[in-house]
Amino acid sequence: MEPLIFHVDMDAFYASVEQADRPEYRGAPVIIGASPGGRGVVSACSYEARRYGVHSAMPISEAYRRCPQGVYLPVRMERYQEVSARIMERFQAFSPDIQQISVDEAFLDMTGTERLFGPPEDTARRIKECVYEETGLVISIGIAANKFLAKLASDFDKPDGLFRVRPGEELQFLDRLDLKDLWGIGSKTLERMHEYGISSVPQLRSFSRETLRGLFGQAAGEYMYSTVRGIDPGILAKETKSRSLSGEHTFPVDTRDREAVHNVLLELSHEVMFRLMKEELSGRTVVLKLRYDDFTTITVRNSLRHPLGSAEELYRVVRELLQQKWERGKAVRLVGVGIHGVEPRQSIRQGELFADEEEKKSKVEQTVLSIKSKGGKIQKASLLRGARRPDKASGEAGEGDFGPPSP
DNA sequence: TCTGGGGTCCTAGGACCC
DNA sequence: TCTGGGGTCCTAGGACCC
Repeated sequence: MEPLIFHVDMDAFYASVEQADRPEYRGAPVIIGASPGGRGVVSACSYEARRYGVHSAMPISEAYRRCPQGVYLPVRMERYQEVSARIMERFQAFSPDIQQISVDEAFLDMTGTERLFGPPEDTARRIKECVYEETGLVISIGIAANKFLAKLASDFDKPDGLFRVRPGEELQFLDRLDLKDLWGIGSKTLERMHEYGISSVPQLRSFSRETLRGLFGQAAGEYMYSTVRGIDPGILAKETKSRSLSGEHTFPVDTRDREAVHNVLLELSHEVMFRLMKEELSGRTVVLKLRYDDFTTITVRNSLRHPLGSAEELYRVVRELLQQKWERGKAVRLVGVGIHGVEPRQSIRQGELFADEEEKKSKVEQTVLSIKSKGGKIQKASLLRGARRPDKASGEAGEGDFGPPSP
């Protein structure tokens, strides 16, 4: 049986949810992301905002310059997840095999549904109507024989798109795309391709597998060789299990204050460890990330003999790593704490898990976690004591929209 | 223009072992 | 003096995606 895959992609998802929730924002250039006075970027924006040249990942300051009359809103991830879950539930009426790949995207394996539902295009139209009725949101659907092509197809006709790559028309379709449209080819690779004089899909296709591997590396070369021939490289096929967890913080003003860095690291250590415990995971590789004022970014890591037992332990290791890298007088822009090599807790034999001390701390923290998740407020005494967080003084973004940026 | 935060996967070199 | 090959683990950095 011919495989039949739908890729469903919500258009300008965050902005559309805000516009659906707040009718007064409909038709307005809505820009979701950091506060316009701050150092963040645009997470998402409405099509109205795109007309001003605003796009996601753009520094928020630049967005404000281009579109000062825009409606600037903070990210409400929980709300988007809620809406997303409702949409995903609706998909279940159409396919038993749904693979959600992000908050606003999913693959539906529709293989063998034609006898039940009729032509794929009609089914796609019904899915679009169904989502619109449920949420008032507009989506795009791409149809093809594999995931890679279906994803490109949904992008091809956005917004409110419906596009099918018919069997036999794969290469024709690919040849209409720009190299930058191919999933997995980013700005750096594009730059290198131009250096080699490659500027179109057919040109890229003319290179042998060996040449591509030589030019771009084994994996990337192989990937390009496949995709450009309409063969799914399989990158989206496997369900990925979580392998790392991290948290990071950008200071509103670069800091040389080691105490301030320690305080953020303490907070991040707890945050990351809580998430790890909540998902009943553990890991043994601790990574500290530092970004300096000139944007150079370094990481240092330490793989422990045992899986991490507590946030205290994590913080201790992170501090040791900072000790290794700390340079007096060098201003720090961002710090991050990560845990890699993450595995389910049950797969770790309890007996050899922790030294007694760590086990005790772990239990205390588990208790704190359970209170926290019931809505209680507990803070580490050390956090309250050493409350030297100059950056937090200006206040975190709360509910509602941001005011105008301070001059 | 002045660049978030959360991830995944790949590469390359070194250490160590058989 | 010239010097293997494979495997695994670790580290640091980089590209890319949403």
